Amino acid sequence: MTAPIQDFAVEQLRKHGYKLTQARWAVILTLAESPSPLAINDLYQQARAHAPDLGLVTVYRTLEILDSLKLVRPVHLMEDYHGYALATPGHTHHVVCQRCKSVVEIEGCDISPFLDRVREETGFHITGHWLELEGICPNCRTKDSGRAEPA
Amino acid sequence: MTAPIQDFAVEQLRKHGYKLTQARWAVILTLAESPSPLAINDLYQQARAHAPDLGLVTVYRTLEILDSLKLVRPVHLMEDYHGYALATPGHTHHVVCQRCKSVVEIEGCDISPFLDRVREETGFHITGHWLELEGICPNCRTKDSGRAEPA
DNA sequence: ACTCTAAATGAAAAACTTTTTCATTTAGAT
DNA sequence: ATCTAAATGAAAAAGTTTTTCATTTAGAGT
Ligand SMILES: [Mn+2]
Ligand SMILES: [Mn+2]
Ligand SMILES: [Zn+2]
Ligand SMILES: [Zn+2]
Repeated sequence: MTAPIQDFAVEQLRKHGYKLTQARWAVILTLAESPSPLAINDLYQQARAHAPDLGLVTVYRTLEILDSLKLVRPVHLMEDYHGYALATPGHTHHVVCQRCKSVVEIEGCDISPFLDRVREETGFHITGHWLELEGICPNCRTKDSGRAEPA
Repeated sequence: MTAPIQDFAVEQLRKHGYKLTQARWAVILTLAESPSPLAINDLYQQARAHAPDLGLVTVYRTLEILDSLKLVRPVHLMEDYHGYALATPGHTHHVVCQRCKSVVEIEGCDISPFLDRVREETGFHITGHWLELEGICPNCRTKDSGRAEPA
């Protein structure tokens, strides 16, 4: 069994000399518990369940730190949906369910044939990419059992 | 020789019953002329060269229409860079130069081996993706000849 | 070319989001 | 238990986006 993702985030936070405060724990836990990426305001609302007098500013500040440590990643989709999801460090991607917005992290990727083609056609030296996948999760697919709204 | 991209945008605009106004033309031309994706405010500033009393609201409204017609596409990169680039319709991607921010549109893509793997591992039915590439353009690569700032 | 009218515009205000400032609180080292 | 730098929340400021509305304009009809 793998350690829960929130433990890793907490460990990294400490390792970089940040204090583990109530507010930060509430934000991390909320992200870890969320099946789907959260927009800042939703994250704020939900995190207040864990830390009732949390301030919105602190959510911004915490996200900034988590982002700088690569513990969280912004998720953009074609629609206006735009949120943050906890992520393990290194190169990963996310698939988001169109219907229920649940998100799954994908480790690694191989799109080199495509990258090679781009390199040839454009002459660009490719240094990085950003890839988001959209689909229907198994749950939503089997029947109408998926939630219509992100949890 | 292929028709300039702004002509296509204008044609589509008309085809959908929108008027071709000075303001819209200024916005489209500015996007077409720009070597790099433009954030709303930059687009506004630059477009005023073509239509001096253009209002910022109109830029928002025009972008909304262009977006609904898929004539423009938002470009997100890992950095905070975030702008709009004119795009031909259909499935395309963009490579943006890290250094000078110039953008090139890529038609088509084949990342199916990766998509197959994701399908197997997650059980998601993949319906779409969003992919941005980042790199160094030939110009910036050859020497220090590239501009440091987006033009 | 002139007229007409629905569509589009820009200015201003309102609504919303993000950042800054600062007095108070807290984590965690000693 | 004490201490202190780091972190917090409230409030204000700055920035962004949307709404409203009186005026202008594109372009169809004549
Ligand atoms: Mn990848
Ligand atoms: Mn593609
Ligand atoms: Zn689902
Ligand atoms: Zn370049």
